[in-house]
Amino acid sequence: MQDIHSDYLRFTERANAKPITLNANIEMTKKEQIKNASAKLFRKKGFTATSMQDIAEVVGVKAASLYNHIGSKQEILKDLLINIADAFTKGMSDIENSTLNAIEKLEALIDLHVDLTIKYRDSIALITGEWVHLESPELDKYKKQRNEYEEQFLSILTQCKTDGHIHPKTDIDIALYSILSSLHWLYSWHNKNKNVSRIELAKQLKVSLLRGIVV
Amino acid sequence: MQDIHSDYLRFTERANAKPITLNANIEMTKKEQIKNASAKLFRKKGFTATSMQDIAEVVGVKAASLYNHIGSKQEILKDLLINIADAFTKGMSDIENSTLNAIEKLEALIDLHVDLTIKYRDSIALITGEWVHLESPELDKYKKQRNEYEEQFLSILTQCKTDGHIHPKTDIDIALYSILSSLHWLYSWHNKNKNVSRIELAKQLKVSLLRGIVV
DNA sequence: GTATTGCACTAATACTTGTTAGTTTATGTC
DNA sequence: GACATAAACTAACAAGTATTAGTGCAATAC
Repeated sequence: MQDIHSDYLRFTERANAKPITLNANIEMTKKEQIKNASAKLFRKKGFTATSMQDIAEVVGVKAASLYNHIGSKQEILKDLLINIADAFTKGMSDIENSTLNAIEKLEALIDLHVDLTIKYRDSIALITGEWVHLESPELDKYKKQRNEYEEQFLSILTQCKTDGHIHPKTDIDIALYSILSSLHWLYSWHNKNKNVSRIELAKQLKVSLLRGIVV
Repeated sequence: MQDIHSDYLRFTERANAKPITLNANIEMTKKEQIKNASAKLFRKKGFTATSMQDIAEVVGVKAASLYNHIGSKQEILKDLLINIADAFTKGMSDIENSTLNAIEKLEALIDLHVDLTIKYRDSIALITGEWVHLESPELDKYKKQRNEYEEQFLSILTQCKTDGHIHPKTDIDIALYSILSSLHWLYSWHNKNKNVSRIELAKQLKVSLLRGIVV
């Protein structure tokens, strides 16, 4: 379990031009390589347990050389987390401003989580635990953003209830966190056994999380 | 969010007799105090980011003095994790050996998670992330125990399906991890806003996770 | 061809880490 | 009161931490 480390970013060539071309489709600057490697390591060992040497080793460079590309270890974490936090905020905003009805918005949120989980394979893992290692102004910003996201999620859930699409006896708060937990943890199991397609995964989750599995 | 640290184990008296009596009901040996403080800190900052000094400070002692009671930092983590892993294994075994039908077993599992989450407030948080810092023989033992637990959970789910209580189109694996994610993350939100009773919480979860919230 | 830049290197920094050794202090037992 | 024991303390350890400074090389720009 969780012993995933495809090392598509491990190579030894000297970085001459700024963007290295691995093949026609994959271009990565050293900074991107560092962030990628860090995400993978932070996910596997945690932020604190990951040393700059660990990161450097994966990138194929000495630890001190990393500082030619990044400001600090903390900055890497910050960049990674802000990136996905913004992706979620943007996705939520698009859904809110759409013309979908409340239930459709709920389903769109599930799609959003599935898409971002696949897109940000590694760094998305950080939102479940490693964000606590953010330092001051960013930590507060992150927490604020996260709270807003949850409130907007709750608001859509509430709308569903007032529309009569959710059973009146349902505790909306419990439902919210129950759903969010599943969605946050998606990354840890979404390709564990078999490989389900993005579409099928989202479809199944809509059933499990919304319609219920018991007949 | 998650800024929970009621410090009911912070005090300054000298430990004279082995079990310190705080009041009529709460007795704790120094070792238990250390494990309690550690669980709280590991939960808040993570295993690696928590120093022996941090723990010592909460217990009210110098870091070196901790070693009069425990063998190592790693041993603390090991003790905490084995403790809850065993509790889950025991609970699962009781349920499997019961005469309940498959759906009732599923509901009993939800009760189990709710009960253990409340009972082991802090150390239960470790099962979502900090277990990766276990070292060799225990790490393998822990992973094995966890896998077995998930397989048994899956087996009950499968029984529900063959009994015709779960819609045939439902992907059992996705349902399993979706449910397990919610249950594992319970600790992080179960008393976030309002204080719901154990009974009501379990009841609501059974609806959210099994029957579905959307009508 | 010279200047400039990008980037990796070595070496050193100032700390912090978990843990051990050795000593002192206080209590409970006979 | 003497003794054993439990458990605190101080001091020191070896190793590892993120980060900075300074150096050298190789490609690019002019």
